[in-house]
Amino acid sequence: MDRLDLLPIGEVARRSGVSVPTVRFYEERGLITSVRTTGNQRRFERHVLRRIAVVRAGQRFGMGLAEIGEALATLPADHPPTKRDWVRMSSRWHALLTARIEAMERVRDGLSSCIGCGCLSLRSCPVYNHDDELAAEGPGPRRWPPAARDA
Amino acid sequence: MDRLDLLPIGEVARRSGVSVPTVRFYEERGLITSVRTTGNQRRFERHVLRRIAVVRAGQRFGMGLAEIGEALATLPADHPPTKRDWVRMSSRWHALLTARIEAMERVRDGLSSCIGCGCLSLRSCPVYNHDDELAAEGPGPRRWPPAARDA
DNA sequence: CTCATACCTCAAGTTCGCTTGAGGTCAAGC
DNA sequence: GCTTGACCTCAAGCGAACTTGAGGTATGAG
Repeated sequence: MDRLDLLPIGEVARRSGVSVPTVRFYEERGLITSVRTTGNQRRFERHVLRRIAVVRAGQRFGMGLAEIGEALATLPADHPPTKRDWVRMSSRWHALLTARIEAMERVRDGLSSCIGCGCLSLRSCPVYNHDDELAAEGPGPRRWPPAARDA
Repeated sequence: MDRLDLLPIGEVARRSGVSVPTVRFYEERGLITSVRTTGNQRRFERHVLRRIAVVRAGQRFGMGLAEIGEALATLPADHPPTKRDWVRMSSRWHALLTARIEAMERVRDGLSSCIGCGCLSLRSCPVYNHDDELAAEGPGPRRWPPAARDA
C-alpha cells in the first residue's frame, strides 16, 4: 500500500518550512490529514503543502488556528482543491483582511486626531474608546484583533 | 498622608475599563505606578488612566506589553505628561502602525495575484513566501505581526 | 547484522496576558 | 460592635501555538 508519491513528515516539514512537531500538531488540530504506512509512519499527500501555506498565510492575517481551520474546512480534504475552491476561499479572506486593515487605519488616524486634541484620557477619545465591549472574553492571551466585529 | 485626589484601584478599573486584577498586573509589569495608604492600599494618580489608555491602544496595534512598556518609559512617570511628550511618542506609533498596515496590504494584494495564478504551493508565491525567516522564535504563542521587521 | 537516521507516542514545559480562588485586612455605615 | 464591601497577597489556572524531552520502533545503507 505504501505509495511512493506520498511524503514522509520530514519532507513535509522541510518543504513547508515548519518544524516536524508542528506538522504533527497541525494534524492533531485537523488542519491536515495523513495516512499511515504498514509501519505506522505518517505519509502526506502533496497538497498538504498548500494547506500549510494557507495556515501560515492566515496567521499573518492575525487569524487563530481555529478560524483558519474553518476556512480550510470549505476546501476538499481528500483531493487537491480546484482553482474555483481557492478563489472562493481567498475572496472571503481578502474581504476580511480589507476590513482589518481599515480598522487599523481608523485607529491610527484616531491616534493623530487624539494627539491633536490632547484628549487621550477622555471617554470620547476615538483611540481610548474605539470598541467599548470590554473584557468579557475569558482568560488566555488577548489577540489582535480581538474579533472581526467592525466593518 | 492619604490624599483625596488619588484614586483607589476599583475606581481606576471602572474608569479605564479593565478589571481590578488587570490593574495590579499592569503595575507589576511596571506599566503604571501607585503609592500606598497607611493601610497598605494602592492609590493611583489620575494620569495612570491615560497610561492604561495607551496600553489598550498599543494592544490594538498588535504590540506586546513589553514593547508598550518601552514606549511608556519615554513618558514621565511622576508627573502628567505634556502635550509634547504625547506627540513624540504617538508620532513614533503612527509610523509603526503605517508600516504594519502596508505590510498587511502587501500580503492581501499578494493573495489576489496568487489566486489569479493558482500558485499557492510554489516557493515563489508572494503569500507563501512573504518573509522567509521561519520559526527560530522559540516557544510561546506566535504573535501578529511576528515583528516589525519590514519597512 | 549493525548502525544511523528518521520516525513514533506521550508528557511536560514555555510565553503571553491575563483570570480565579483562597484566605485575610481595611473602612464606613448602622 | 458588627456587618458589608472594597481592598490586600500569593498561588494556581487557562488558552494559544508550539517546543522539548524521554523512551521506543522503522527503514535503509553498508
